[in-house]
This record gives sequence, C-alpha cells and structure tokens, in this order.
Amino acid sequence: MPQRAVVPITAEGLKTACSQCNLQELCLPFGMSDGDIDQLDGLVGARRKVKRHQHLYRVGDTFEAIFAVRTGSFKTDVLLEDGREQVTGFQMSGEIIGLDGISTDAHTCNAVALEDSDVCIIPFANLETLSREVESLQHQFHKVMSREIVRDHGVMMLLGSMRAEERLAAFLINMSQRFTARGFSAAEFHLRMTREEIGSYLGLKLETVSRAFSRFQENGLIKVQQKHIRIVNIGGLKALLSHLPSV
Amino acid sequence: MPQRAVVPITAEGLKTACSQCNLQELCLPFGMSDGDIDQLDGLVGARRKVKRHQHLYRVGDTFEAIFAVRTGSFKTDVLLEDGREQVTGFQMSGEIIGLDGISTDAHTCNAVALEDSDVCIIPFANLETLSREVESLQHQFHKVMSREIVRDHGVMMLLGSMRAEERLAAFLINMSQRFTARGFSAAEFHLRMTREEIGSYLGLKLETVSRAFSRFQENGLIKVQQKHIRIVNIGGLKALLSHLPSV
DNA sequence: CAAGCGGGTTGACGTGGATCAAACGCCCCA
DNA sequence: TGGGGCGTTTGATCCACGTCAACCCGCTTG
Repeated sequence: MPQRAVVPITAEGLKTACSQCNLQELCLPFGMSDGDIDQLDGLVGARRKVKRHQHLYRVGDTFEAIFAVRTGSFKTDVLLEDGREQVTGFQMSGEIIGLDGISTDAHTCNAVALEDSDVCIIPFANLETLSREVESLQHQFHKVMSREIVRDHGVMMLLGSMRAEERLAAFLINMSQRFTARGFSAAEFHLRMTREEIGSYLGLKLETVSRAFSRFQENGLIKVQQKHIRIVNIGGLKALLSHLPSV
Repeated sequence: MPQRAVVPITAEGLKTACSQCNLQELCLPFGMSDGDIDQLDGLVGARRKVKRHQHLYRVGDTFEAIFAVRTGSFKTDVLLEDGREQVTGFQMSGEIIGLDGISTDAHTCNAVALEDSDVCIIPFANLETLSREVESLQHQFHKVMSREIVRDHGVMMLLGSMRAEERLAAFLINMSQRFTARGFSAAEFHLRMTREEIGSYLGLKLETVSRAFSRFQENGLIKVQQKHIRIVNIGGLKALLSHLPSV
C-alpha cells in the first residue's frame, strides 16, 4: 500500500461538464436555468478518483475546494482524542462534500470513500467569484449549505430523542428515499457501509444495529442479507417513527 | 396572554448600524474592513424585540430574513409528531439565527427567546444582493454557515459518542468560552435555560443533568446554585473530555 | 401570609442498550 | 480446495441512564 499518494490521483484530466451531467437535479445546479448551468462548466475543475477506504480529505487539510460526488459514496467523520469515531454523514452521488472547511480554511472532518468513487472538484475561490455574477448559482449554493444544516438538525433529533429502532427505521427510510431519487429501487438496495459505521452514525453499537435489523426481519418489515436490504413493509417502518400502531 | 402579535413587535423603528455596533467581532461583520462594514448599515433593516418565551419564528413560517442576536439569548428546537422536543442550539449575542430557512424558503425549526431579547433583522434577499457586490461580506456569510455546520458536527459527536458527564462538561466549557468572548467572566455565569432544555440539547433527561451538576459539585469542579454556575476547576472539566486523570 | 406552582434536587428502582464472548458465513488468496 | 480474517449474528450479563415519585425552594398571586 502506498502512503497517501495525493497528487497523482488528483490529476484526472477530464473536465466535467455540468451541462451534460445527468446528476444536475440532485447536485449544485438544481433549479438553475440551462443558460446558467452552462456557466458552471468553466467552474468545475477536474475530477478525482478515490478508491475504497481512501481519504478524499482529512482533518486539518487546507481547504481549497468542495466536492460533488459523481459516482460511489463517502462517509464523513470526526474523531475524539481517545479514538472514538462519530460518523457525521453518508454522501451519495450528487451530494456536496467539504462545506465544513470554509469556516477555518481547513477541513474539520475526514471524508472517506466507502467504495471506488469519483468526485468533481469545485475550487471554492472560483465558486465564490462565479456566484457573485450568477445569482441563481449563489442562491443554489446557499440552499445547499442550508440543507446541510437542516439535515444536521434531523440527525440531532435522531441522536438526542429517538430509541434504537426508531433511529434505524429513520436511517432505512432516508436511504430508501435517496436511492429512489437516484433512480434505484426504493425497496431493495445495497448498503455500502458496515454495521459499525451505521452504528457510529446512529449513536449505537454495531451489535445493537445488528439486533435491530434482525428484529425488523422477524417482524416482517425488511429482509436482510448482510449488506443487501429489501424493504418489505415501508409503512411499518414509518409507523415506528410516529409511534403509530404498525399497520 | 395575547396570541402571537407578530406585527406590532416587528416595527421597532430604530435602524441598527453595524458600523457602530460593539458586537462586530462576534457577528456577521467579523473580519470585514471598516469600509465594507459601512455598507452593511444599509442592509440591516430594523430591530425586533422578543420577550421571554416568545417565538422569533416557528416551523413553517415563510423565510424572509436571518437574525443577529443583539441582546438576550434564544434556543432553537425541532419537534417530533408525538411532542418530543430536541433543542438544536442556544444562541447568544452576535450569533446568527434562521439559516435553516434558506433551504426551503420556510423555517424548519422554532426559535424561542430564553429572556427578553433583541435581534437585528437581516432581510435575506438584500443580503444576497449585497454579498454579490461586497466580496468580504459574501465570504463572511459563507463562513458563518460553515461554522454552523461544524458546530452541528460537534453536537453529533457529543450526542453520539459521549457519556452524560462528558456531555455536560463539554456544554459548560462551551458556555464558558462563549461568555468569555463576550467579555463576561469565564468562571461565573448565569444559565438562561432550564435543566430540561439543557437535557434536551444534550440528549439527556433533566434528572440526569441535575445529578451530573451535583456530582461535579461534589468533586469540586463547579459550584451550582440553581441557574448560577461557578467553575472552580476548569482543568478538571476539560480532563473529563479527554479521559485524562483529573488534575 | 398562605397557597400555588414551576423549576430543581434526590432517592429507589427498572430497562434499553452496552459489553463481553462465542460462533458463523462470506470472500479473498495461497 | 482449504485456511484465515473481517464483518456479522446471537446469547448472557451488566450498568448508565431513564422512570417514577417525593420533596424542596424561591416567586408569584390573591
């Protein structure tokens, strides 16, 4: 295993054209006019491949760009001195990573690929320049940041006020919705993260996550086969969240 | 008790001048040049008084402006259908509230004054317009949003990976730092929120918060008298966070 | 001055999820 | 084809925090 090897990987010559990208409606350009999107083509610098388990960036790396996931998926996490890990999010195609770096010009979390992945590099200085000219871009970017804040509030709700099975149900419903938005099945999907990573995200131990999966299966809500999940009774899952009697 | 009474309260004629405000270095203008700050004076519309326990905004209110706390303090929270509350943050003078509303043009959380308070109204459309012209404002605003995201990550860490006493220690240290930044004592302060609100924020029940306070007092870390807190051994509190033997 | 009440403290007890431990299954590679 | 390792499942036990309940204190209100 080579150590880090940051530079060679970055040099992925291909320019990405937002105007041609089929992720538009999930990504930064969402809601912008075709004309405005054309202007983005000059902004998005290059792509970068990140192999499974490699870091896209680490805590302390100087902040220069945000990234849009093109293919694959990532987790972001923060570490305590004593090694405890908190996964702060999982990112799928079209989603933006790296916003944490703006505040101090250095990244405050780690971003790790969960599978071989591919991101668009959006140099932040250029983004700010262009969004001073393109109003719709400016507004879209603000929405992206705000959406992240709202998402974080949801996670706080989950971590602070829900019990284990509610957390996992919320997680599965969320994953299902995001897969759906990407044209995949809402009912059947492959989780790219381990039980431990799910647990870290949900504030639970991996054993608890595993048991909750098993319980859901016993109750006919889902079918689990390792990382492969099939949702059998989405209504039942949702009922868990609202404390309703399961339909 | 009158119901809502939104309009009359809003009409607080006084224009606020950022250029004259002593909260500059804690607020949106932080890091901007005097000249650039002068331009903010035209942006910040008016002030609004919010009495204790009154809402600055509620979930679902249409989003029009963000707010800078001038005096007093607030909590923001989100509610589950069954009434469970999750406090997502406490805001003090100079801090910005309302960023959650950008994503959907409607607020996604509630903001409630913890004491009689006073905010500057920053109409968001105007902020976007001006930040297309004033680069430093644009950048500052992005930093404010990013800082909120980073803060949220910290709360996730707290909720997902820390035990009760660690959470409370982190909370006290954080409060102490924020009071210090505002020119108040780092060691002695008055909490404006109840044990229940602290508990909600930290993902604990009020009894657990109360017990942890008592434990800290027994161990000579703090002195508690209802809402009045005196930190006796800040090193001891910090040690709780890093799992070090208490100095 | 008493009554009422919201907030806080404290105790006794219960429990959801953590911890510890064992075993299993899938997958990679020799 | 067989072994080794990581990820997962499952069981037994433990314990941190939640729950329930009593009581206290300082304020307000009549």
